[in-house]
Amino acid sequence: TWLGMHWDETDNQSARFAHYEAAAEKLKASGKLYPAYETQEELDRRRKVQLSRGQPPIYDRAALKLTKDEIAAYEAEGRRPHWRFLLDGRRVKWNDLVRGECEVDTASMSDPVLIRADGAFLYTLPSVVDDVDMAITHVIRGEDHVTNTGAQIEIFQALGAREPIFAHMPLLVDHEGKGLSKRDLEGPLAIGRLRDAGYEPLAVISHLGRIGTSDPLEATTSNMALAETFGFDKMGRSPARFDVSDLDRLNAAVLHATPYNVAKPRLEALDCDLGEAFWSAVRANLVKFDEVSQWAQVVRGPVHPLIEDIQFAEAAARLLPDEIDETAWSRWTEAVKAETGAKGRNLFMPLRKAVTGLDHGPDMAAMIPLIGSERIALRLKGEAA
RNA sequence: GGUCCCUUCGUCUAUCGGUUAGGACGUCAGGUUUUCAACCUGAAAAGAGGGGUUCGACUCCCCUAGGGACUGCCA
Repeated sequence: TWLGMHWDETDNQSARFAHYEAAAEKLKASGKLYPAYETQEELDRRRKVQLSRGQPPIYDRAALKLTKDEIAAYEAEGRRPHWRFLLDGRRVKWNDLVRGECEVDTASMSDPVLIRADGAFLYTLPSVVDDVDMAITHVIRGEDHVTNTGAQIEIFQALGAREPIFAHMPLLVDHEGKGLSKRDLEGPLAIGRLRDAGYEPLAVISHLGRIGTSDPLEATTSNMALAETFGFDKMGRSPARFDVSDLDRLNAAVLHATPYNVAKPRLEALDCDLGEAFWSAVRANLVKFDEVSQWAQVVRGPVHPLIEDIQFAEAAARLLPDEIDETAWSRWTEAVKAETGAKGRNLFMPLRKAVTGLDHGPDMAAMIPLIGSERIALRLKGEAA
C-alpha cells in the first residue's frame, strides 16, 4: 500500500531518524523502553547457562533491578546502555490473512533490544515506526516473522498506533525438502540471476504468485491476470517445495503463448526477426528466448547438413518442388515416399537432418518455406549453406 | 530446553463430519503433426502411525514419528 505514496523532498534519512528518536523517547517516557548494561559476552554466557539447566534462554530482566549506584558504576566505567522493549508477557492475538487466528505468548520471549549500545536502531523499531508513518495497511512476509509479530504488535500499541493486518506466507524448501539456503537465495535464485539466466519475468512471477497456493502452477499471460486469481486464503501453511525445473516449464509455456508483436522488438535486438511466420513456427520449441538464434541460424545458414544416405538425398533433391510454400512439405514427402518407398521416421528424419543439420526442431512444413529452395538444394548436396 | 506451525496421489494442493477424496504438473497410453517438440483425449496414482469422540472421521481430540519457524546489541 505504500507504493502509491511519495516521500516529500525534505524527508531524507535524518528526518526518518528523528522519527525513530521521537518514538524511542515516547517509549522511554512510558517506561516501556529500559536501559540494560550487559555486554554481548555476558548475555551469551547467561544463555548457555540457562540452556544447560534446561531453561528457556530468555533475558532475565536483570537490568530492571539495577540500583542507581550500579548504573552509575557502569556509566563511570564507560559502558553505554542498550535499550530493551518491556514486553507485556501476554498472549498477543491477531487474525492472520494466511494462518487465521494466531497467538503468540510474549512471556516466552526475551525483551527485544530496540537500540544498540552504539545508538543504532535495530530493525524492529524503524519497521514499526515506518509502518505507522506510511499508514501501512498490510504486512506480507515470511512465516519466520510470526513470533516477531507478537512483539511488534505490542510496540504498535505502546506507540498508540493500531497494528496493520498481517499475512505470513509459508517458507520455501528445495526439491529435497531442505530449507532454501542463503547461498541459493543470493546465488542462482537471486532475481537478477534469474533474469541473466534468461527467465521471462512472467515465468518468475507465475511461479511466485502460485507456489504454496491451491491453484495450479501454470503460466500466466499478464500480471493482472495473475493478480485476479491471487488470494491469501488459497495459501497453505506448510513449507512449499520450490523446484527450478518448474521454472523452465513455465518459461517455455510463457514463450509458447507470446504473440509476434510482443516478441518482435526482442527478435530485432537479437538480429533474429525473420517475420511472423518464423516466430510462430519456432516459439513452441523454445525454453529460453535466446534459443531463437539457433533456429534463425537454421533458416539463414550456414547449416552443415547431416546426410547418411547419398542416394536418398539425391532423390529428394530431384523431387524438391519448385515453389516452396506451406503445402510444399507434404507434396515433397509424398513424392519422396513414392520414389524411395521410405515412410514414417525413415522418411522424415533423413530430410530433417539434411535440411536443418539437426534431429529435432520446429515443424518442417513451416520451416522449409523460410529456408527457401536454394539453400535446401545446396544442403541436400551436402554443402554448408 | 521452550514456544508456535505443518503432515492428502511422485510434486503443489482442494475438502472446513456423510464426496466415486477434486484439480494442476509429472508419468503412462492413445490421437494429431506421415519425425522430435508443441497440441488434444484418456488412464494409473493419496489421507504418516496408533488411540479415542461420533450412527459416520481426511476432517474434531490425545499420543507417537517426521518436517519447518522462532528462541541475537541480524533482518
